[in-house]
Amino acid sequence: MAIRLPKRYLVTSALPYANGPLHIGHLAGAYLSADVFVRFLRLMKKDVLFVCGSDENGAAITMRAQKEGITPQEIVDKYHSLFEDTFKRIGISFDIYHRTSSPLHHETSQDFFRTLEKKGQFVMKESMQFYDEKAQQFLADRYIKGTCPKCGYESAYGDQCENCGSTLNPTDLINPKSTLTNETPVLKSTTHWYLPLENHSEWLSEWLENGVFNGKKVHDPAEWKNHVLGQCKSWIEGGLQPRAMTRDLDWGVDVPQELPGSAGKKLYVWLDAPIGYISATKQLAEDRKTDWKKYWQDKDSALIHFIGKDNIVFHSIIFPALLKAHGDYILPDNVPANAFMNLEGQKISTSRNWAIWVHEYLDDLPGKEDELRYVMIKNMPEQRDSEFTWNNYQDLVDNELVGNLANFVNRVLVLSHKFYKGKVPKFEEEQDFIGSHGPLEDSFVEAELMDVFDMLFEMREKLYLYDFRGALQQLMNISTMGNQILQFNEPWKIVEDDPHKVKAIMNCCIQIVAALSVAVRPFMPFTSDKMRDMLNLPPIEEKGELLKVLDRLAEGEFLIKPGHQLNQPEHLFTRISDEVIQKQMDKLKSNHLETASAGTPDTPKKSDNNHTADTIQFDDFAKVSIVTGKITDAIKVEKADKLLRLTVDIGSEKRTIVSGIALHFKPEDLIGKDVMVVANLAPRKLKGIESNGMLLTAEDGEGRLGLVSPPVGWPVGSHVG
RNA sequence: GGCGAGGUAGCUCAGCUGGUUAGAGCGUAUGAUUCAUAAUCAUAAGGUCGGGGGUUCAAGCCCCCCCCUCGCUACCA
Repeated sequence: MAIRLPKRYLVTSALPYANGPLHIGHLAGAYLSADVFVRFLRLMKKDVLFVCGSDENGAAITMRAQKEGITPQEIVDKYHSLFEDTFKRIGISFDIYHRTSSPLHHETSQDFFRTLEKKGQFVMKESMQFYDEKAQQFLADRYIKGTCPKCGYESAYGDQCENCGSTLNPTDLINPKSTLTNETPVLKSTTHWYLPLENHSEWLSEWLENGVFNGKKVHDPAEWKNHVLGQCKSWIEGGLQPRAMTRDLDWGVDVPQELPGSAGKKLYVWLDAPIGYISATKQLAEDRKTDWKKYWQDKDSALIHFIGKDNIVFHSIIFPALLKAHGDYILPDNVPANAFMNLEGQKISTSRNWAIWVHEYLDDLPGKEDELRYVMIKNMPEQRDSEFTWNNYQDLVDNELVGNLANFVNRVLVLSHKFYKGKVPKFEEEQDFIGSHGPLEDSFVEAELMDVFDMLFEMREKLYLYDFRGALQQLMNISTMGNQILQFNEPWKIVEDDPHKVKAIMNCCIQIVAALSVAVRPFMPFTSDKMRDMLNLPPIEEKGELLKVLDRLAEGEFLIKPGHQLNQPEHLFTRISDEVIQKQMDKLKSNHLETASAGTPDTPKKSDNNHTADTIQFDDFAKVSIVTGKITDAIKVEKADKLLRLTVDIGSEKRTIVSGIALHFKPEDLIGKDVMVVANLAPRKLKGIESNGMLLTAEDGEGRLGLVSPPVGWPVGSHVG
């Protein structure tokens, strides 16, 4: 595949939300991939900026602050410094790590908003939102709690039920309450700025599918990942909707105050957050006295967003639409979204505390940054969800890092010290030995180094195409090749009889180690430093060193000159003991259990006040007519997963009842079953079928459903009281 | 139910616009080796490419139907 090489790059990683620590899923999704890519570009002497920052606005932060009894600012300060520190420790090499609470960011996003407003890119729309009269403010989705209409969980949020995971609208909640005052909120009309996305769908699909924007080819869709394009197409074909770009919030970036109607309104997080990339770049340019605009507004720049798959549409549809609406900006060249990384067979979950927290890993396993990086990259969810297990971590470290890479480096250095007191040997050019292709034909140092060149070139190609796993494999192949040369020639056996040959072999291997010290850099920067130190070479500064290595190899020049003095070797990696693995697995499980038993909504308990409702009077109960009945027919409702159409004999008549129990019962098993029916429930149409009544069921703590039945043999039509 | 992404060796995954005996890493078995952190190297075993139809001289790759997994989405008074 032809690789396009833009003049300069602006690389972004998704802004982490300042509401909880970073786990390995974050790393695998958006940070390590970007870091590998950026370090690689620097090694190729590319002009590249790598920006990121904390996303510090939104209702979830205010709520957390309230819960912990501190200010939102304290919350974001806490996580911002934790993020910054964690990223630094694991070696994510941002050029700047900024934050969206900064004044510069507020200005930048307000300017952006003003421009769109001036250009008439918004439409104003009125809608009904919940309003807390006591607190005198509109309530963000998260500020409303109520009973989930789907599972009955009583503390569901207005946007999502944490018990059953369903996505909700605040108006779906039964018995909604404001979390500010515990009052019942009222619906009140409010006006917001909307981006009419539907007007953008035409050019968006042209741009996404063909890479053509304003009649010009701006990117190659073949380089985009399948699942990214797929999700975008699905969205566009489903019809884009106007999207509110402002919210009624109290923690965030103000809508420019000079605009009428702006009081109390904040910018929508998905407007504000991607602009965080811009403000971070501005800050960086200010610090370095350079020009931020050439990275954002020059056609020769490539904008690349590394994100997780949950952010795809925001970065490939909404943000591009905003950039286009503004008019001065370039569009992303690629959005290499990763899928999710599972952990020991389960989804990583912050609320269920099923996660490996990066800062805790760094505390528990100090000095093993590159081990984690290696395993994460090796299992990176590039095309589909992947899996992290501690046993796999142990295997990979022991077999690949210790066995292959560290071992090769170690044996080369040990032998060099044994044979030559650590001085790189001089050799005769025409001296042959067995090359890595096997003993069938003679090889020479130059030929072997050409092979190294080829492998590095291949690695380079894979990195340009975001194939990080493939590139890592290629790197390890070089180490394997080194081991082969040693194994085939057995220099330790022939050093007495054939010193000339051994000099050629050892020189070759030392050159390979030198090449590795550079090539390993994007993936394992700490290891690169260690290797450079052992080789007694200056550390890699990521200023075109890989390009230089490629040039030298192509020209047949040495990476380390004969006569150079090497330092004493140390082990690059050590094996991971079973105890360490066991300890981590225990920790994972006990954290999870603690969280579960601490009463988080993950596991609703049977005996708690979970199922208590407000007290009612007898008269209220008397209004309900419950009768016994028998199911005479049960058919699955077409085009509905959960609905069954039941015919129930209640003595006086046969009723049609539509019930959402298809996931729990097979229709044929239900026929003939005795049940209890609410007979006087108002009729309701479901999927076009009128349902007259409701079946009584009981649900246990694991979500299983059972029919409530009268005593065996009881006649149908009996009144239940 | 709709849409999207997947289902390829025990495990984790590659397989470009269809083209010779389907690949890699790890694991397993056997052998070689001992410079090296019991590391390394070689060889081998192991696949009905989810299932069934079809198009084609030729299909893992294209078309149709079905099954399974993941994500989004609709219905659960």
